[in-house]
Amino acid sequence: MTETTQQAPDTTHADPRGVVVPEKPALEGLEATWVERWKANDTYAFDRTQPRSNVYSIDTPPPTVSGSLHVGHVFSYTHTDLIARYQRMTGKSVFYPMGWDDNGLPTERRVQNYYGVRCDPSLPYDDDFTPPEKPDAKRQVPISRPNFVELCERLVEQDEEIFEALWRTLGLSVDWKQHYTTIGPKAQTVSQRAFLRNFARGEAYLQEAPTLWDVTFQTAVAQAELEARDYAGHYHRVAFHRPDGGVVHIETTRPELIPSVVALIAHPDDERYQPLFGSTVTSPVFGVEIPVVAHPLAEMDKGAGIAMCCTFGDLTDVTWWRELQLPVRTVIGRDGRLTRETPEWLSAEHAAAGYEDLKGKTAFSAREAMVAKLRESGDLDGEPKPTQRMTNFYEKGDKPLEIVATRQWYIRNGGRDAAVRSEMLERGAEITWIPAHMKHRFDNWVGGLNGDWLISRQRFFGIPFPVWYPLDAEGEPDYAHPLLPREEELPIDPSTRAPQGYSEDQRGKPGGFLGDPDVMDTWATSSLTPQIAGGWESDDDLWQRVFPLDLCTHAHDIIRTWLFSRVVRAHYENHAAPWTHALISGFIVDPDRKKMSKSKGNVVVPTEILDKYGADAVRWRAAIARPGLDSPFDETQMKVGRRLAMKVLNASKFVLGSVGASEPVASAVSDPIDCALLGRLATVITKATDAFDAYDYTTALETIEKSFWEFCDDYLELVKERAYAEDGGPATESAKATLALALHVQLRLLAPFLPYVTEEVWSWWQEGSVHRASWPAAVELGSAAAADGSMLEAVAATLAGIRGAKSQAKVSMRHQVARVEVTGPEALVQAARRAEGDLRRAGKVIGDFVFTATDGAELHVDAVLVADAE
RNA sequence: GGGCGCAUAGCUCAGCGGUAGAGCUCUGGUCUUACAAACCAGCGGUCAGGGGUUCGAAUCCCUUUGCGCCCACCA
Repeated sequence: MTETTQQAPDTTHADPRGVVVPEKPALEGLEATWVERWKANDTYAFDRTQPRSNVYSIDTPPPTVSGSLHVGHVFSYTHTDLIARYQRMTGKSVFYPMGWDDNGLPTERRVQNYYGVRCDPSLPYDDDFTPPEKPDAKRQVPISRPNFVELCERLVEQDEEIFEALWRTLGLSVDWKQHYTTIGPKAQTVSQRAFLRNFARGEAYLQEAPTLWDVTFQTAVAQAELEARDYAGHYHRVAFHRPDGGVVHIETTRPELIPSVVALIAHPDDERYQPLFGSTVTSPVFGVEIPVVAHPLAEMDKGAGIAMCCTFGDLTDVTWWRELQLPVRTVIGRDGRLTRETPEWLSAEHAAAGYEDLKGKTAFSAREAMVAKLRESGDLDGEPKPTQRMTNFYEKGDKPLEIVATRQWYIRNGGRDAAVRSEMLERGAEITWIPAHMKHRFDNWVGGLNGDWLISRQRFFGIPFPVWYPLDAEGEPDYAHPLLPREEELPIDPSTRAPQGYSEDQRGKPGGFLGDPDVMDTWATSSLTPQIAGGWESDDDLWQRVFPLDLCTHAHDIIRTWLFSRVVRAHYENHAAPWTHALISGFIVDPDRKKMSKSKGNVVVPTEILDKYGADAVRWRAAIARPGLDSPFDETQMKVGRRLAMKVLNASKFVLGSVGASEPVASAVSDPIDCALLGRLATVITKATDAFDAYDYTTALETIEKSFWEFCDDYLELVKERAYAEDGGPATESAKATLALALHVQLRLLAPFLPYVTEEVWSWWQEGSVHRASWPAAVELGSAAAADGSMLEAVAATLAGIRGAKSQAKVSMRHQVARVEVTGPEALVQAARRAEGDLRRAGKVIGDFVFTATDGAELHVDAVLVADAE
């Protein structure tokens, strides 16, 4: 991609008719050349004067710019582009924006590592802060939130340039003027506006409740961000003491939570524990009195059959706590450590002493300390038994999630409401899923929701909630009556702006106000990409022309996040599904069919394969991956795509050397085989068009490609002499017209897949961009479009027979043939006969060419070579 | 445990009711003046196993096995 192949005078021949064909066409440099020209000519500009009916609008996932793109992304974005280019050629004005997801935790993490800093919101802004020259991961410099946000913005800008360059090289026909970012002012306004409306309608609410909590990032996380992973632990069999001196054994993997036990729970039908229901036991080490109660969620055959309910060890604990109205005894804090102060229920002397050694310890160390204590008190029965179980992790975290009661913002998504849930399912059913079975993923996820969508995060680089809380006379916030801005004021940051009716000096004072300290999760913004890109509530003219969008494309892993969340937002805001079609890509897996991941070291870097094989080859490879199917990465396939691209250059050069700049004229086509070629091309056009209309780009490519190779291998060989004949008369004119027509059509058919070579060749003899040319129609081929293309098969079979004889005799294809006899069904033999002239020239047949109809089912070709005729 | 998908030539995949296909690999050959990073030709499969429906099944139904993905699973 470094050298360009501009048509230097010494390596090209300029046809007097205006055709400029390089002597030695090459793939290298095409990307650089055409990226620049497409940019300069605004080739992919969206025409916003077109009515909705003539617009094709696309929602693409804004990639996380602080992350890295892998080959799977490249393939999926290519799938979108194939459709975009096809639609553009059918005459649609294509709305194809690109966004960057630069908001949120991934950027914060990258900034921390890149600059060696961390955000400390308690620090004041330092206006001449410069980041350390050599970042030290172990000693990150604490900086203020505004300083931190500045660094985020700086780094994100660099990352976005790299991403844009990659997408341009890949040949995505994005209109870059429609670009947005998820942290930009447009996204802020849309996010805050939608949130305020959700709140006004009761769809968003603030609630204090047990929340899944990541102790590393110290933020709440949503159900959609969970990842269950194997996690090793030990079962500890622990004794609780009955008043009569007996013991009840429970089994737990988390003995460090014994200080937070609020009940022992067994199944109501469990005869072993029925006598205990209603009684109390005391906890080991601490001697806290604990009720024994019944609940149907307890499983008789799990562990000891009786469980300790802590606040909170898992989601079942939360259910028990809620349904049995148990008290909250929190010992794990937001930092994942046990509280440094002795909880009041452990204030008794004995209990407090027991807790002393656990104070401030991480869950892990507290567990060790607790086990030692249990051993000492004799309450540990036997040795801990190793076990392997699944535990929820934040997908970006590496410590198991804790459950902590916190105040968070939620949006109703059906997780707690059957009516809302069925509304969401109905929206999902309005969408055409490609492939259809991907709808199950959506239905499955919606059906399995266990709570509303938690959108607040206790982080820094994100869109703030446009909310303040009034402080009462004691300085306590009144969360039930938040103060809200007017929509015209958006975007606002409540940490720097005072609410209406207050002044900045009342911030944090009794009788004053408090800004909501949280930011929205990035999904709370990216769930609004149709609204952000489409000009919702800011550019109504645009919005009317693009919404609902026609297409969204992404891989199946984000159906539960991005896809579902956009359905939720569009349902509330626009009472519609956000798009009519969801085209779901599969994954690109490694050759062992394992998911590519950085930790496995099996990631293929997109820029490397683009450099090595060229964008057209990479796109070709992407296009043979059908929607929804995982596809193993295999470099040899990249070579096949490259070969096709090269073939387009060479075959085109050859064709144009014969036909020059003459415009294709269908009426000059007279020879039967020329008609047959065009007849076949007409069926290829129809088939490819039908396939594209059904979003089946792979079948479109297969059809077009097969026909193109046959065009090169058979048709070109057959007609080259006739086409190049100096005084061939109508036969030559027919061949030339056919070549020109076929090339003109095939370049356009291939253009969505191979935008670079097709554009390059187009530029040799046509005005404008092939990508703005019209998608081919059979009618362009004139009366020949109706011709029966099957004649070509008989002719090709005859040629193959002649070639086979030479191949078997191990002689050159130029070797002369003394006699050919073609036998078989009447129709096939006659078809071959009609191309006798071309077959003679292509096969170097100098003697008799005999055609005999027989009863045989297949065409049979007997060729006698000159040398062995004796 | 629930759901979804997949199983066809060594590999990657089409075909989805009418006598097994493509590309790659492999083998052999050819400098053929568009292309030797090319071209030509060839080898290669009882369509995972077992039942059933049908005149006929890779294709429809049932079932078994194996693989993959999503969800649930922290006592």
